[in-house]
Amino acid sequence: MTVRTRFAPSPTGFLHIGGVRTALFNWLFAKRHGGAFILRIDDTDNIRNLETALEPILEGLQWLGITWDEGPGAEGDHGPYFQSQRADRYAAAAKCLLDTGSAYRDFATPQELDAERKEAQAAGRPFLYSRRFAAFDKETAARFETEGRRAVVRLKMPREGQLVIDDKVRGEVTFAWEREQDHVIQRADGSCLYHLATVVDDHDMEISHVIRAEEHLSNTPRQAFIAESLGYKLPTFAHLPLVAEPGSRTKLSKRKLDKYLKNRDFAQVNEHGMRIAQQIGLEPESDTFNPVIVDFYRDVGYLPWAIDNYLTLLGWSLDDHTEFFTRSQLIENFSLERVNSSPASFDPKKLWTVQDHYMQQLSTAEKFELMAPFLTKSGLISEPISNEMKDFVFQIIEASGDRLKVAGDILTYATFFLVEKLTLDPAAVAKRLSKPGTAALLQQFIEHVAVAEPFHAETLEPALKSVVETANKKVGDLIHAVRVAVTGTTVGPGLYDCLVILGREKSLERLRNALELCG
RNA sequence: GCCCCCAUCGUCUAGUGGCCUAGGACAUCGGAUUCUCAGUCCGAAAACCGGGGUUCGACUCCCCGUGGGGGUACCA
Repeated sequence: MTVRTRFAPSPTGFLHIGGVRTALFNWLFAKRHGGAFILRIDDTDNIRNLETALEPILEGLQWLGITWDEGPGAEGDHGPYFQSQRADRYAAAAKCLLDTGSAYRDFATPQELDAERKEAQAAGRPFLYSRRFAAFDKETAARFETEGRRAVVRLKMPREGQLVIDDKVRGEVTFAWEREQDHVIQRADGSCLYHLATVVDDHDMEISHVIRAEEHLSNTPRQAFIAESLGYKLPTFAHLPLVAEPGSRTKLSKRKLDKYLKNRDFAQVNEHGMRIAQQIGLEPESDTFNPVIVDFYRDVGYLPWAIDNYLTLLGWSLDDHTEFFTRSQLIENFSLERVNSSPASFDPKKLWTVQDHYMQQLSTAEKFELMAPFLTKSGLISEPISNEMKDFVFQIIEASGDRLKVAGDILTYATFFLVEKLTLDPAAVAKRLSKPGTAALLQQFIEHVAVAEPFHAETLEPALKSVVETANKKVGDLIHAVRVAVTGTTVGPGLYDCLVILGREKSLERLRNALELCG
């Protein structure tokens, strides 16, 4: 049997991190078995602007390398891949269910249903619809209609026996039919509901394995009932553990950002991203730009594979020590058997470490490719990028080393090299330049800088040390002052690297300017 | 309320009855290195939810409890 899996997002305008994990596992499983991964769009809801809502999801998946064999832009033999274009299929299925007695037209009003539900609850027994307003024949239907009632189509669920599902993650799961509701599959206006649509689509698209989040486990019986009533063969099910909030077991949601921001690690990653976004002129709004949404990572300059690799570890493991995988290693080793069954909370700090790991493996040239767009977007350099500028940025990247965690970090370390007029951080000035005697030290160092030959770390370091020694001061007294003078801040690459990259003229100019700020 | 699922360090996890004095990673805290930051190295602290069984022997199997989560819509 050919393996066919699917991911069926609804176009909400965001690609959620939990959704990506589901998509990834489906993709991995399909690739592992030489099968196909299908992307289907769950747009049964009224979507105001499908294109706008869909684009971030498609782009996000592509960016992550989760490519689909069939779906939007990759027409296969099982289309259309938009649920909104498949309404006739669902209607036909509903009719079939009606014709075979697996469903019935129901004329109860929502209020009547609600009353029954409440009554059952008050009596402490499980709710089961009385089918009081069910119309199993034309006469009854006509009578209800003359009363002005409108009908929905409900499933006529079995009321005895049980269903056993062989879930690939959880093993056997048993449900009693008498606890299942007569769910609505078609609204009074004729439109069909999710559960019907999913079952029909999975069948039409020949989905062999339904791999989805645990939140759908309880929905499985009604879907199984629909499938069996329609004469479909049941797909294999695998219910993945939920991706939970940082430090909790509750399902991760993009609606509860305020809460997550109270988590220190989450807040830190968020703030870091916000800073970069602002520097490249994005005006991030926290409900669309935050660590729960994939765009956040892309815009800030994370590596897609770092996200994939991290997300894979959320609910799956190879063994007791392997954490980093290449794409092909992962595909080779992935299996549903090793998927965990308990919820996994999303840890942005661990993602950060995975990102760091992959970033440090890149060559300077590769880093440049990723980082140059940030420099141009922020206006620090202009296009086309000259060869001189490219060399210059190469030097900055090398000097910055593993301080660059994400591509956007280049802005933190390159800015002071690239601006004409340096802005000094007042706090840094207060801390490092205000100390009495600093001006004198700087002045002496300036004299060395002016003549150091060649203008290298090997000449600058002894020069600085000799100034300090002569004045009977500590290295730190001068080195920190020089750093603030030439970079405007207290953090950055090695100081001698900074001076050399900046060049003699600029260094001297900045050192002289700083003299005036000394206490 | 009812149904279903889950339960190992704060977090992700390894563990499929003896290899467990419970292993790894992130985070945390020390210490070393360095001009800052980042890093690196070394070290520390940190867990089997509780109670009953089964067994010569339970983190591992069974039952009950407790806790957490999901579902229960003319949402997906």
